[in-house]
Amino acid sequence: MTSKPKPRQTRQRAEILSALATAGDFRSAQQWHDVLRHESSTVGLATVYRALQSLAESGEVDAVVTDSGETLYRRCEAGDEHHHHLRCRRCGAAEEIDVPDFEAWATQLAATHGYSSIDHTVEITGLCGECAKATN
Amino acid sequence: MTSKPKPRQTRQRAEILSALATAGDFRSAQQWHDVLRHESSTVGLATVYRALQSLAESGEVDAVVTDSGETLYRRCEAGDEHHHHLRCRRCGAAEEIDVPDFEAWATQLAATHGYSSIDHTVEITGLCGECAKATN
DNA sequence: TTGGTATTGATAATCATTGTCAATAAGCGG
DNA sequence: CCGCTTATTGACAATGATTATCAATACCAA
Repeated sequence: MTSKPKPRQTRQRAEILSALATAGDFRSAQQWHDVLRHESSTVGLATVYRALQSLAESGEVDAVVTDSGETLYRRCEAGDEHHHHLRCRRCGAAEEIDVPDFEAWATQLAATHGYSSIDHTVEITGLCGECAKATN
Repeated sequence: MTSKPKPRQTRQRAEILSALATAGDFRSAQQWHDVLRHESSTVGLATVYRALQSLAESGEVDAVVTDSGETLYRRCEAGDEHHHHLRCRRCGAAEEIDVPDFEAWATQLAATHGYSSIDHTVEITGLCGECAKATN
């Protein structure tokens, strides 16, 4: 295996993890950086990007890419179990959802097409109750 | 309805549509622009971006956003029926697939969470036969 | 404590995409 | 067929998110 060494435990990483733990919604790296700054942290923007990126790789946080290409991060609630999201495209609220049998189905389907090493993305977006009203 | 006026029929749009019709795989706006240039077309890059964007909005072409935030376009094979893709993350090959009952399921699930105006993204990626070998 | 090495952070660099705006061309009315 | 109004075009600047640079700094194993 070519697993990465091991991240060092630094003040900034701790602060970032802490911020992630406090708010449970999806936010961009820049937004998390703002949050930290408001909490009088001095973490650099680049560091936030790097930390979120590495946390996402190791599966410690969820990452989704919006239609406009922005990457949003949020703490991962379900242990290390794979899951998906139902997200409000207006306010950003998100709920983790369960997609029964999707994994198995996807793997099998892919196999019939000769594909392997399957990965997938299932994102469901809509308007939450609040925003549906506001949009009227 | 606030439907857009109606796109004018221009030489550049025709050329772009033509290129789309020739190759059936997913390519970025820049790549399509290159294709056109090689065919001695003089279309501008911005024009390609605009055309693909508008075609995607009207559902005449498929658009997917990669993990790195790039938007890829390709001609839409299935009439105006909604569909999904199985894509090779290495060579970009893609096949349209069918996700039985997913639509209905998604809509219902969303409703139970108070969400409306549901939209969704289902992308399955893997390694196609060719690339699986090459990666060994 | 100390040295080797990750990590940090300010800033410059990338890169896809969008905005600008004068020049051009669709397509309608006559 | 002929203007005319207005969408479209294209060269280029501008944006905005993300990544690279690189010297200074902080982990942490010995």
